[in-house]
Amino acid sequence: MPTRVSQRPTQRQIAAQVGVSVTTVSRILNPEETHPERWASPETVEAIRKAASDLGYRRNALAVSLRTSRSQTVGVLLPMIGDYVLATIFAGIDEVARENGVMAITASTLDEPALRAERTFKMLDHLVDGMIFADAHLDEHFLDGIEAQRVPFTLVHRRHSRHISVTADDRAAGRMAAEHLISLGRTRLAMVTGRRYMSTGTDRVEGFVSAALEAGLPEPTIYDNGFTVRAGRDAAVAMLARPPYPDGLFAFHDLAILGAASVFRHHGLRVPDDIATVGFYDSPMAWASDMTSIGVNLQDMGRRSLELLLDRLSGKPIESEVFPVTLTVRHSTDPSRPVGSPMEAPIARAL
Amino acid sequence: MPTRVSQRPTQRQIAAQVGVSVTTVSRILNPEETHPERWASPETVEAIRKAASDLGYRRNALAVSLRTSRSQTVGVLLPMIGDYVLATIFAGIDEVARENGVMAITASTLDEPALRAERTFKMLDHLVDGMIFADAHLDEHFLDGIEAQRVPFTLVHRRHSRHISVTADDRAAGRMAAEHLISLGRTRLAMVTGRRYMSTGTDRVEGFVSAALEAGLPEPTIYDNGFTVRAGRDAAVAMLARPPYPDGLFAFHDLAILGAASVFRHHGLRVPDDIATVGFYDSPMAWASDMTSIGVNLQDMGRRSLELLLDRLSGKPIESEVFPVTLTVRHSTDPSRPVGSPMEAPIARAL
DNA sequence: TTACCATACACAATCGATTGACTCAAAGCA
DNA sequence: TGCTTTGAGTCAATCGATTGTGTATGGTAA
Repeated sequence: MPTRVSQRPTQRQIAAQVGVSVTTVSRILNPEETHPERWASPETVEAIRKAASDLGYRRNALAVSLRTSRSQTVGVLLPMIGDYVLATIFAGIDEVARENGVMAITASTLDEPALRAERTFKMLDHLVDGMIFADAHLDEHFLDGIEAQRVPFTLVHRRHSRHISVTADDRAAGRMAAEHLISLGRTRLAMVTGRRYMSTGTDRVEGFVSAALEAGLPEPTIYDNGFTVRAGRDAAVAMLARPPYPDGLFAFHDLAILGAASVFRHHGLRVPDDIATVGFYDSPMAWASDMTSIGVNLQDMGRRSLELLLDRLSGKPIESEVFPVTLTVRHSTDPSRPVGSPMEAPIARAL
Repeated sequence: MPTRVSQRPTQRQIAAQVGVSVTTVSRILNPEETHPERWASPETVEAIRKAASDLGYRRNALAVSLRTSRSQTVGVLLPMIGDYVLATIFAGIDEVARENGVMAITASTLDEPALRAERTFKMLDHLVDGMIFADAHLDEHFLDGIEAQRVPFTLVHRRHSRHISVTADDRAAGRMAAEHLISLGRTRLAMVTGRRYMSTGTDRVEGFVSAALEAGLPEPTIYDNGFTVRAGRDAAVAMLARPPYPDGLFAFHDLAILGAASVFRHHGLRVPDDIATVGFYDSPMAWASDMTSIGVNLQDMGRRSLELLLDRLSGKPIESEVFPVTLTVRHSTDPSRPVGSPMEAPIARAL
C-alpha cells in the first residue's frame, strides 16, 4: 500500500486494482494507441478505464516525455509579452497549440541576448519539441547555433535571412505609409522606428524611405526610440527641439503615436493639420484615438508560425510566409473623417 | 557507443568519458549539492566539470523532476495575457521566478470555467510545484477542489473568501474615485465595471456606491461591459441612448475610458466639462490621454504573489496582502491641468 | 494428433537523473 | 599489529510511463 495518500494516482495503482500489469494499463490508456482493444479483452479495457476514472488518473506528462522524448510542448520567445502586438501573436499560437494538444510555454527576452540565451536553454532543458522566436535579430548567429543543435523552430514577426519566418509585409507597409502621407501633400516626413537589428524596423524604413525619395522628397528623419508610448513621447520631444517640424509622422506602433500626440497637443500642434500621423497594428487604441494605422492579422500570423512548426515536426517541408498589410484611414491623416465613434457604428475587431 | 550523434549529452556520457560512475557525476554536477568535493577528489571534480562543459552538458529538467518530484516550475493562470494589467502582473511574477531559478509558465483562461480547468490540469500534469491564479471567481468551488488535491497556490489581482491573495485595495479605490468626482461637484455618477464574479469589480463597486450614497447622491448607474476599449465604447453608447447623461464616469480600466471617450467626442460631449472620467491602473495610455486614473503597483503585486507562493512551498505561514492605490489627477477631471505632455517633463514609469 | 494462429496478456529494459546504503584502500591511532 | 576512521567513490533501486519481445491458452485446419 502506498504510504502517501491523495497523491496523483499512477498506472501502477490502476494495474494493482484491476489485477493486470502496467503494460496493459499503459496500452489501454495511451491516447496515441489507435487500437486499444487489440491489447485486452473488452472487459479488461472497461475495468481499466473505470479504475482510471475512479481514481482520477492523469498521465504524468514528465514521465511520458522522458520515455518518448517528445514533450508535446513548444517554447515561444517574445521580446515583451505585455505588448499588444506580441500578446496577440501569442494568442494565435496558443490557439493552434490547444487545437493540437500541445502546450505553448512562453517567456520574454526584452531583446537582451543574454536573457534570450538563458531562456532558450531553459526551455530546451524541458525538452520542448520546437521553438518559435518572435525576437529574431537580423543576421545574428544565435539562431544558427540553435539550428546546429537540431532544434526545430520557426520565426514570427521578425525575419532572418537564413531561417523560415512568418512576417507582415513590412516593406510594403513602409511604402504604403509614405505614399499615403505624400498623397496628402506632406513633404517633411519622419518616422519613429525600432533599433536596427529588427527586420520589422529596417524593412519598414526601407519601404518608407524609398517611396519618399522616389517622390522627390528629402530623406525622412528617423527617431529610433522604439515601440512604446514613452518612445513616441521622447521622439516627439526630440522633433520639437529641432525645427522645422515634420508634417507627416509614421510610427511603428500605435502606442508611440499616442505618446507623440500627447506632446504635440501640449504644444498646440494640431493633428492632422500641422502634422498627420500614421500608426502601426491598427489596434483598438488606434480607432479609439481616430488614428490612421496600418494593420496586419497578428493573430493569424501567430497561428501560421506554429502551424509551420508543427508541419516541420512531422517532416513536411515548409516555407516562409508574408502577410499582407492594410491601411485604415482615420482622422489623424484625413480631417474630413469624423472624430470619435458614432453610436450606430459596428465594431469589427475585439479587445 | 551511442548511435545518435549531436543529441543532448547525458551524465552517462560524461561518466564514460571521465571513467567514473554516473552517481559521482550526478553528485558533482547537482547544483543542490552543497559539498560536491565531499564525493570526489579535486582532480575528479575538475575532470567531470571539464567534460560537462566540453560536451555542453545540461541537466534534463524532466528527468530531474520525475525523480525528485520537484519541477522548479510554477503555473500562472491569467484571464487574458494580452491585457496590460495581467501582463504587468506577470512581468513581476516572472522577475521573481527568475531570481529564484524557477520557471513560470502561463496560460490564458478567458474567464471560461472549462478552459480554466483544462489548463490547470494540463499544468498539474507537468508537475508544477505550485500555481498562481489571477482569475479567481468570487466564492467559486474550483479553487477548493485544487486545494483538496494539495496543490499549493496563491491568488493575485482578484481575491477569494477562502484563499490567500495579493490584491489592490479595490474598495478604497472605488471610494477614492467617487469622492474625487463628488469633490468636483459631479452628481450623476456611472461606472463601467466587470462581471459580478470578480472581486475587483464588486469591491470597487461597493466602495464607489457607498461613497456616493453617503454623499447623498442617487445610486450610480452600472454598465458591466468589462475592461476593454470596446467595452467602454459599448457602455458609452448605452449611456447616450438613455438621458440624462452621467457627468462623472469611473471605469475599471483605462482602455474602457478610451473607448467611451471616443463616443463622447463623436457626439460633441466635452471631457471634463460635460463628463469627467476616471480610469484604472494609471497605464501609459492614461497619461498619454490626459486621463485621471487610479494606480497600483501591479508589478509588485505580481512579485508578492510568487514570493508568497515560494514561502508556502518552503513551509512558511503566509497571509493575504492588500496593496494601496493612488489617484493621479489629470485633465480628464480637472480642466485646469495642462493638456498633453510638455517637452520638459520627466516621465516616471516605463512602457 | 499436430502444427498453426489468434487472443490476451506479462516481462523487463529503458528514458536521465537522484540517493540511501555499501565497498575498498589507505591512513591514523593505541 | 590490530582496529577505526576517512576519503573516494560505486551499487542498485527509483520516479512513471512506453514498448519490443515473450508466452500461455484455446480454437481451428489438415
